[in-house]
Amino acid sequence: MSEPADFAARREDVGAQLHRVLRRILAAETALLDARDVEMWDYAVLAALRDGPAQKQAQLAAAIGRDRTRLIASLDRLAGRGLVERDPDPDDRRNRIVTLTPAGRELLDACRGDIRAMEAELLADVPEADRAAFLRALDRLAERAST
Amino acid sequence: MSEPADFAARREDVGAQLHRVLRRILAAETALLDARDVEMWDYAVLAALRDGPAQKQAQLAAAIGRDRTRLIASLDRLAGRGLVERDPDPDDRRNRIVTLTPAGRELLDACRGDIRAMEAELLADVPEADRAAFLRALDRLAERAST
DNA sequence: TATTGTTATACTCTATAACTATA
DNA sequence: TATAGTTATAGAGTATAACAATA
Repeated sequence: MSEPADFAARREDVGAQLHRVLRRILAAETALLDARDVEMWDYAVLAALRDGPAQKQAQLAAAIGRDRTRLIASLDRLAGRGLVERDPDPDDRRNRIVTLTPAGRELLDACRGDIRAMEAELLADVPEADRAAFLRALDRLAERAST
Repeated sequence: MSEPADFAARREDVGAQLHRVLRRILAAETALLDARDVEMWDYAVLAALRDGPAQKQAQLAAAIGRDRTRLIASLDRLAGRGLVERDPDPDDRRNRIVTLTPAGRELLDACRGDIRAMEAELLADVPEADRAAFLRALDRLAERAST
């Protein structure tokens, strides 16, 4: 059971715990990405483009929870390495459509593989009986947090 | 089941999801603390002192995962409001023992109540069958992340 | 010399607001 | 005028190194 009374009696805040866990994950992730010469936010951009091009940069920025002005440095780096392309939208030339290149997808998949392996190792600490429930709960919380 | 294969097929990285969830929690938490004129890190300091005084400031800083130099602004603020006390350790006068005052404990409990209520509301989105497992898993991950 | 608390400096990151080009 | 992308400026947050007191 997880009634309000039980929850209130927990030693630590959920926020504090999440903060600690996330910090560890980010540290491990940064190291992995560093080995492939990819910055954290650049990886986030690549990952956001995985399911298809972004019609606007502002849209892309919103998708990863960033300001559109801070997205630009990432796009400059990525475009400079041929990992993404920025093409003007013929229908409205103010917009630039951002697309993943084959090289970009290749690098993304490599990074993602590294990161998934690291996360799987981390989750191995969680008793197997709770693992699926944890991931389901996280899906729900993350979905709710994006709106 | 949550086998490696299933996990690798997840749409989003766990890190990205945690990042999104934590951002939402921190935003809500900041608003609650703001209403009581308490800064986030100051709250972390109060919470860390809940189970007893800290023998050294450096120790306290490590407990909340902060640099000892950045702890000082918090302690200055808190001591200025009479929420904590910094007393020189008689055995080693280099050290300063940090203690929660009654007023500090009162404010801490009030803030904590606000935050727990907010977190409980957030967790209400998670199907009840998964809630306890999620919290158990989080306990485990957080414990592992602190070492 | 080493350690604790503290202060000072430089650096990074972030937020805000301007600028351009299109519409 | 309004919007998308971009650039520039100022502010907050962070890391690093120095400093004084004590051991």
